[in-house]
Amino acid sequence: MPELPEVETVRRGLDRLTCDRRITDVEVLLNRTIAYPHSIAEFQQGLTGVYIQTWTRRGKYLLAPLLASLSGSGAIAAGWLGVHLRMTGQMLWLETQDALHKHTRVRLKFEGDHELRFIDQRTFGQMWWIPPTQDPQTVMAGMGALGPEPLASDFSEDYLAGVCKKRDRPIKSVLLDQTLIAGLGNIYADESLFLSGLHPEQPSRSVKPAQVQRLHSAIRSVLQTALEQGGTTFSDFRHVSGINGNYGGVALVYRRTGEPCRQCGSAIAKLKLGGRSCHYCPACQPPILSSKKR
DNA sequence: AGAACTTCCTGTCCGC
DNA sequence: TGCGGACAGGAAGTTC
Repeated sequence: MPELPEVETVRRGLDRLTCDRRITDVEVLLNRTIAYPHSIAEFQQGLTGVYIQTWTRRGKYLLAPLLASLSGSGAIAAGWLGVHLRMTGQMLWLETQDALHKHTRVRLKFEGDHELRFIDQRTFGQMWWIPPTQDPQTVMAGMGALGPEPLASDFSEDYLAGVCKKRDRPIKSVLLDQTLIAGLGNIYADESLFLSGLHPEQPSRSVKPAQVQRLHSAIRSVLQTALEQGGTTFSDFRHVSGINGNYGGVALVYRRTGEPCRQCGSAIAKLKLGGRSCHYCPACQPPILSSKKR
Protein backbone atom coordinates (compact mmCIF):
# COMPACT_ATOMS: atom_id res chain seq x y z
CA MET A 1 0.00 0.00 0.00
CA PRO A 2 1.41 3.35 -0.92
CA GLU A 3 2.67 5.38 2.03
CA LEU A 4 4.55 8.66 2.13
CA PRO A 5 7.64 7.54 0.13
CA GLU A 6 5.52 5.90 -2.57
CA VAL A 7 3.10 8.81 -2.83
CA GLU A 8 6.03 11.23 -3.02
CA THR A 9 7.54 9.11 -5.80
CA VAL A 10 4.25 9.29 -7.69
CA ARG A 11 4.14 13.05 -7.12
CA ARG A 12 7.56 13.50 -8.69
CA GLY A 13 6.52 11.42 -11.68
CA LEU A 14 3.27 13.34 -12.14
CA ASP A 15 5.11 16.61 -11.85
CA ARG A 16 7.54 15.61 -14.56
CA LEU A 17 4.86 14.33 -16.93
CA THR A 18 1.74 16.46 -16.53
CA CYS A 19 2.87 20.00 -15.68
CA ASP A 20 1.46 22.59 -18.06
CA ARG A 21 -0.35 19.89 -19.98
CA ARG A 22 -3.96 20.32 -21.03
CA ILE A 23 -6.61 17.73 -20.27
CA THR A 24 -8.75 17.18 -23.34
CA ASP A 25 -11.13 14.49 -22.14
CA VAL A 26 -12.16 12.79 -18.90
CA GLU A 27 -13.62 9.31 -18.73
CA VAL A 28 -14.93 7.86 -15.47
CA LEU A 29 -15.26 4.08 -15.49
CA LEU A 30 -16.20 3.69 -11.83
CA ASN A 31 -18.37 6.40 -10.33
CA ARG A 32 -17.50 5.84 -6.67
CA THR A 33 -13.86 6.69 -7.38
CA ILE A 34 -15.00 10.30 -7.65
CA ALA A 35 -15.29 11.62 -4.11
CA TYR A 36 -16.23 15.16 -5.21
CA PRO A 37 -18.23 16.70 -6.78
CA HIS A 38 -21.10 14.30 -6.31
CA SER A 39 -22.03 14.76 -9.94
CA ILE A 40 -19.72 12.87 -12.30
CA ALA A 41 -20.61 15.27 -15.11
CA GLU A 42 -19.44 18.17 -12.98
CA PHE A 43 -16.15 16.38 -12.30
CA GLN A 44 -15.65 15.85 -16.02
CA GLN A 45 -16.62 19.42 -16.93
CA GLY A 46 -14.35 20.87 -14.25
CA LEU A 47 -11.30 19.02 -15.54
CA THR A 48 -11.85 19.16 -19.28
CA GLY A 49 -9.75 21.79 -21.03
CA VAL A 50 -7.68 22.82 -17.99
CA TYR A 51 -3.91 22.81 -17.48
CA ILE A 52 -2.33 20.90 -14.60
CA GLN A 53 0.22 22.81 -12.52
CA THR A 54 2.78 21.72 -9.92
CA TRP A 55 1.76 18.70 -7.84
CA THR A 56 2.05 18.84 -4.08
CA ARG A 57 1.76 16.09 -1.48
CA ARG A 58 0.39 16.23 2.06
CA GLY A 59 0.58 12.93 3.90
CA LYS A 60 -0.73 10.43 1.36
CA TYR A 61 -2.83 13.01 -0.50
CA LEU A 62 -1.86 14.45 -3.89
CA LEU A 63 -3.06 17.83 -5.08
CA ALA A 64 -2.48 19.92 -8.20
CA PRO A 65 -3.78 23.40 -8.97
CA LEU A 66 -5.45 23.89 -12.35
CA LEU A 67 -5.44 26.80 -14.77
CA ALA A 68 -8.01 27.59 -17.43
CA SER A 69 -5.25 28.91 -19.69
CA LEU A 70 -1.49 29.37 -19.65
CA SER A 71 -1.46 32.87 -21.11
CA GLY A 72 0.76 34.54 -18.52
CA SER A 73 -0.87 37.36 -16.60
CA GLY A 74 -4.32 36.37 -17.81
CA ALA A 75 -4.12 32.98 -16.06
CA ILE A 76 -7.46 31.98 -14.58
CA ALA A 77 -7.62 29.56 -11.66
CA ALA A 78 -9.68 26.48 -12.48
CA GLY A 79 -9.66 24.74 -9.10
CA TRP A 80 -7.65 21.70 -8.05
CA LEU A 81 -7.31 18.02 -8.79
CA GLY A 82 -6.92 15.81 -5.73
CA VAL A 83 -5.95 12.11 -5.58
CA HIS A 84 -5.66 9.49 -2.84
CA LEU A 85 -4.30 6.07 -3.87
CA ARG A 86 -5.47 4.31 -0.69
CA MET A 87 -4.41 0.64 -0.86
CA THR A 88 -4.05 -0.33 -4.48
CA GLY A 89 -4.35 2.86 -6.50
CA GLN A 90 -1.90 3.60 -9.28
CA MET A 91 -1.48 6.59 -11.56
CA LEU A 92 -0.02 5.39 -14.84
CA TRP A 93 1.12 7.51 -17.74
CA LEU A 94 0.23 5.50 -20.84
CA GLU A 95 -0.37 5.87 -24.52
CA THR A 96 -3.97 6.24 -25.59
CA GLN A 97 -3.90 3.02 -27.60
CA ASP A 98 -2.50 0.90 -24.72
CA ALA A 99 -4.86 -1.90 -23.71
CA LEU A 100 -7.21 -0.95 -20.88
CA HIS A 101 -6.29 -2.69 -17.67
CA LYS A 102 -9.21 -4.46 -15.98
CA HIS A 103 -9.13 -2.17 -12.95
CA THR A 104 -8.96 1.15 -14.78
CA ARG A 105 -11.25 3.59 -12.95
CA VAL A 106 -10.57 7.00 -14.49
CA ARG A 107 -8.85 8.18 -17.68
CA LEU A 108 -7.50 11.71 -18.04
CA LYS A 109 -6.61 12.23 -21.69
CA PHE A 110 -4.11 14.88 -22.67
CA GLU A 111 -3.11 16.71 -25.83
CA GLY A 112 -0.90 14.37 -27.83
CA ASP A 113 -1.19 10.59 -27.59
CA HIS A 114 -0.87 10.12 -23.82
CA GLU A 115 -3.25 9.78 -20.91
CA LEU A 116 -3.11 9.44 -17.15
CA ARG A 117 -4.96 6.35 -15.97
CA PHE A 118 -6.12 5.78 -12.42
CA ILE A 119 -5.99 2.02 -11.91
CA ASP A 120 -7.23 0.62 -8.62
CA GLN A 121 -8.00 -3.03 -7.93
CA ARG A 122 -9.74 -2.62 -4.59
CA THR A 123 -11.56 0.58 -5.48
CA PHE A 124 -10.81 2.46 -2.25
CA GLY A 125 -8.82 5.13 -4.10
CA GLN A 126 -10.44 8.51 -4.66
CA MET A 127 -10.24 11.58 -6.87
CA TRP A 128 -11.58 15.09 -6.25
CA TRP A 129 -12.15 18.10 -8.42
CA ILE A 130 -12.29 21.14 -6.17
CA PRO A 131 -13.91 24.21 -7.77
CA PRO A 132 -11.91 27.47 -7.47
CA THR A 133 -14.54 28.85 -5.10
CA GLN A 134 -13.90 26.13 -2.53
CA ASP A 135 -11.07 25.16 -0.20
CA PRO A 136 -9.27 21.86 -0.89
CA GLN A 137 -8.62 21.45 2.85
CA THR A 138 -12.36 21.43 3.45
CA VAL A 139 -13.48 19.40 0.45
CA MET A 140 -10.75 16.82 1.11
CA ALA A 141 -11.60 16.62 4.79
CA GLY A 142 -8.93 14.06 5.64
CA MET A 143 -6.22 16.26 4.18
CA GLY A 144 -7.40 19.22 6.22
CA ALA A 145 -7.00 17.24 9.43
CA LEU A 146 -3.47 15.92 8.89
CA GLY A 147 -0.72 16.13 11.48
CA PRO A 148 2.79 17.35 10.63
CA GLU A 149 4.89 15.92 7.81
CA PRO A 150 7.36 13.51 9.47
CA LEU A 151 10.27 14.81 7.38
CA ALA A 152 9.51 18.47 8.07
CA SER A 153 10.88 20.51 10.95
CA ASP A 154 7.56 20.79 12.82
CA PHE A 155 7.73 17.04 13.44
CA SER A 156 10.23 17.46 16.27
CA GLU A 157 11.20 15.17 19.13
CA ASP A 158 9.29 17.49 21.42
CA TYR A 159 6.20 17.20 19.26
CA LEU A 160 6.36 13.39 19.26
CA ALA A 161 6.98 13.34 23.03
CA GLY A 162 3.95 15.58 23.54
CA VAL A 163 1.76 13.38 21.37
CA CYS A 164 2.81 10.23 23.28
CA LYS A 165 2.46 11.80 26.72
CA LYS A 166 -1.21 12.64 26.17
CA ARG A 167 -2.30 9.19 25.03
CA ASP A 168 -2.59 5.72 26.42
CA ARG A 169 -3.17 3.98 23.09
CA PRO A 170 -0.64 1.47 21.80
CA ILE A 171 2.29 3.29 20.19
CA LYS A 172 1.61 1.58 16.85
CA SER A 173 -1.86 3.08 16.63
CA VAL A 174 -0.41 6.54 17.30
CA LEU A 175 2.02 6.07 14.41
CA LEU A 176 -0.85 5.16 12.08
CA ASP A 177 -3.05 8.09 13.15
CA GLN A 178 -2.84 10.55 10.24
CA THR A 179 -4.06 13.43 12.40
CA LEU A 180 -0.93 13.00 14.56
CA ILE A 181 1.69 12.13 11.91
CA ALA A 182 0.94 12.42 8.20
CA GLY A 183 1.98 9.68 5.81
CA LEU A 184 3.04 6.67 7.88
CA GLY A 185 1.29 3.41 7.01
CA ASN A 186 1.55 -0.15 8.25
CA ILE A 187 4.88 -0.99 6.60
CA TYR A 188 6.94 1.95 7.81
CA ALA A 189 5.24 1.97 11.21
CA ASP A 190 6.38 -1.63 11.80
CA GLU A 191 9.86 -0.88 10.49
CA SER A 192 10.18 2.24 12.67
CA LEU A 193 9.10 0.38 15.81
CA PHE A 194 11.65 -2.34 15.16
CA LEU A 195 14.44 0.19 14.65
CA SER A 196 13.59 1.87 17.93
CA GLY A 197 13.14 -1.37 19.89
CA LEU A 198 9.55 -0.63 20.83
CA HIS A 199 6.80 -3.24 21.13
CA PRO A 200 3.78 -2.22 19.01
CA GLU A 201 1.41 -2.55 21.98
CA GLN A 202 3.43 -0.40 24.33
CA PRO A 203 1.18 2.32 25.75
CA SER A 204 2.28 5.65 24.25
CA ARG A 205 2.32 7.34 27.63
CA SER A 206 4.92 4.87 28.90
CA VAL A 207 7.43 5.50 26.10
CA LYS A 208 10.52 6.98 27.76
CA PRO A 209 12.19 10.17 26.45
CA ALA A 210 15.21 8.23 25.17
CA GLN A 211 12.85 5.89 23.29
CA VAL A 212 10.91 8.83 21.84
CA GLN A 213 14.21 10.12 20.54
CA ARG A 214 15.02 6.77 18.92
CA LEU A 215 11.52 6.48 17.47
CA HIS A 216 11.66 9.98 16.04
CA SER A 217 14.95 9.29 14.32
CA ALA A 218 13.81 5.80 13.19
CA ILE A 219 10.70 7.21 11.50
CA ARG A 220 12.76 9.76 9.62
CA SER A 221 15.48 7.36 8.58
CA VAL A 222 13.04 4.67 7.41
CA LEU A 223 11.08 7.18 5.31
CA GLN A 224 14.20 8.86 3.98
CA THR A 225 15.72 5.54 2.91
CA ALA A 226 12.51 4.42 1.21
CA LEU A 227 12.24 7.77 -0.52
CA GLU A 228 15.75 7.42 -1.89
CA GLN A 229 14.83 3.96 -3.19
CA GLY A 230 11.70 5.29 -4.86
CA GLY A 231 9.20 3.21 -2.87
CA THR A 232 8.54 -0.42 -2.03
CA THR A 233 7.81 -3.75 -3.64
CA PHE A 234 5.59 -5.08 -0.83
CA SER A 235 2.51 -3.66 -2.41
CA ASP A 236 0.84 -2.96 -5.70
CA PHE A 237 2.84 0.22 -5.84
CA ARG A 238 4.04 1.27 -9.23
CA HIS A 239 5.80 4.30 -10.52
CA VAL A 240 3.85 6.48 -12.96
CA SER A 241 5.82 4.62 -15.62
CA GLY A 242 4.83 1.23 -14.17
CA ILE A 243 8.20 0.45 -12.58
CA ASN A 244 8.53 -1.07 -9.11
CA GLY A 245 10.51 0.48 -6.30
CA ASN A 246 12.95 -1.76 -4.45
CA TYR A 247 12.68 -1.09 -0.74
CA GLY A 248 11.32 -4.63 -0.30
CA GLY A 249 14.79 -6.12 -0.36
CA VAL A 250 15.67 -4.65 3.01
CA ALA A 251 12.47 -5.08 5.06
CA LEU A 252 13.38 -5.70 8.68
CA VAL A 253 10.10 -7.11 10.00
CA TYR A 254 7.21 -6.28 7.68
CA ARG A 255 5.63 -9.51 6.36
CA ARG A 256 8.54 -11.54 7.70
CA THR A 257 6.50 -13.57 10.21
CA GLY A 258 8.45 -16.68 11.30
CA GLU A 259 11.62 -15.56 9.56
CA PRO A 260 14.76 -14.85 11.62
CA CYS A 261 15.25 -11.34 13.00
CA ARG A 262 18.05 -9.64 11.07
CA GLN A 263 19.45 -8.39 14.37
CA CYS A 264 19.19 -11.37 16.77
CA GLY A 265 17.87 -14.36 14.81
CA SER A 266 14.64 -14.79 16.81
CA ALA A 267 11.52 -15.62 14.81
CA ILE A 268 9.58 -12.51 13.78
CA ALA A 269 6.15 -12.53 15.45
CA LYS A 270 2.81 -11.10 14.36
CA LEU A 271 -0.13 -9.72 16.26
CA LYS A 272 -3.35 -7.88 15.47
CA LEU A 273 -4.06 -4.39 16.67
CA GLY A 274 -7.19 -2.57 15.65
CA GLY A 275 -7.52 -4.81 12.62
CA ARG A 276 -3.95 -4.12 11.49
CA SER A 277 -1.20 -6.70 11.48
CA CYS A 278 1.93 -5.85 13.42
CA HIS A 279 5.23 -7.59 12.69
CA TYR A 280 7.89 -7.40 15.37
CA CYS A 281 10.81 -9.20 16.97
CA PRO A 282 9.80 -10.51 20.43
CA ALA A 283 13.42 -10.27 21.62
CA CYS A 284 14.42 -6.88 20.21
CA GLN A 285 10.99 -5.35 20.96
CA PRO A 286 10.01 -6.85 24.32
CA PRO A 287 6.60 -6.01 25.79
CA ILE A 288 6.80 -3.77 28.86
CA LEU A 289 5.93 -5.53 32.10
CA SER A 290 2.95 -3.40 33.05
CA SER A 291 0.99 -4.30 29.92
CA LYS A 292 -0.18 -7.82 30.67
CA LYS A 293 -2.95 -8.27 28.20
CA ARG A 294 -3.72 -11.63 26.63
C1' DA B 1 -11.96 14.30 23.44
C1' DG B 2 -10.11 9.96 22.85
C1' DA B 3 -10.32 5.35 21.47
C1' DA B 4 -12.22 1.20 19.63
C1' DC B 5 -14.83 -0.90 16.30
C1' DT B 6 -17.08 -1.28 11.57
C1' DT B 7 -17.36 -0.58 6.80
C1' DC B 8 -15.89 -0.21 2.12
C1' DC B 9 -13.66 -3.85 -1.77
C1' DT B 10 -11.51 -7.80 -4.50
C1' DG B 11 -7.65 -10.96 -5.45
C1' DT B 12 -5.07 -14.43 -3.15
C1' DC B 13 -4.27 -17.99 -0.13
C1' DC B 14 -5.39 -21.75 3.00
C1' DG B 15 -7.86 -25.73 4.82
C1' DC B 16 -11.12 -29.19 4.07
C1' DT C 1 -10.67 -29.49 -8.21
C1' DG C 2 -13.72 -26.64 -5.85
C1' DC C 3 -15.56 -24.08 -2.30
C1' DG C 4 -15.94 -21.10 1.77
C1' DG C 5 -13.72 -18.16 4.68
C1' DA C 6 -9.82 -15.47 6.29
C1' DC C 7 -6.76 -11.97 5.04
C1' DA C 8 -4.73 -7.62 3.27
C1' DG C 9 -5.48 -2.28 5.06
C1' DG C 10 -6.40 3.71 4.67
C1' DA C 11 -9.68 6.50 6.17
C1' DA C 12 -14.39 7.76 7.27
C1' DG C 13 -18.24 6.91 10.03
C1' DT C 14 -20.27 5.21 14.29
C1' DT C 15 -20.46 4.33 19.04
C1' DC C 16 -19.14 4.54 23.74
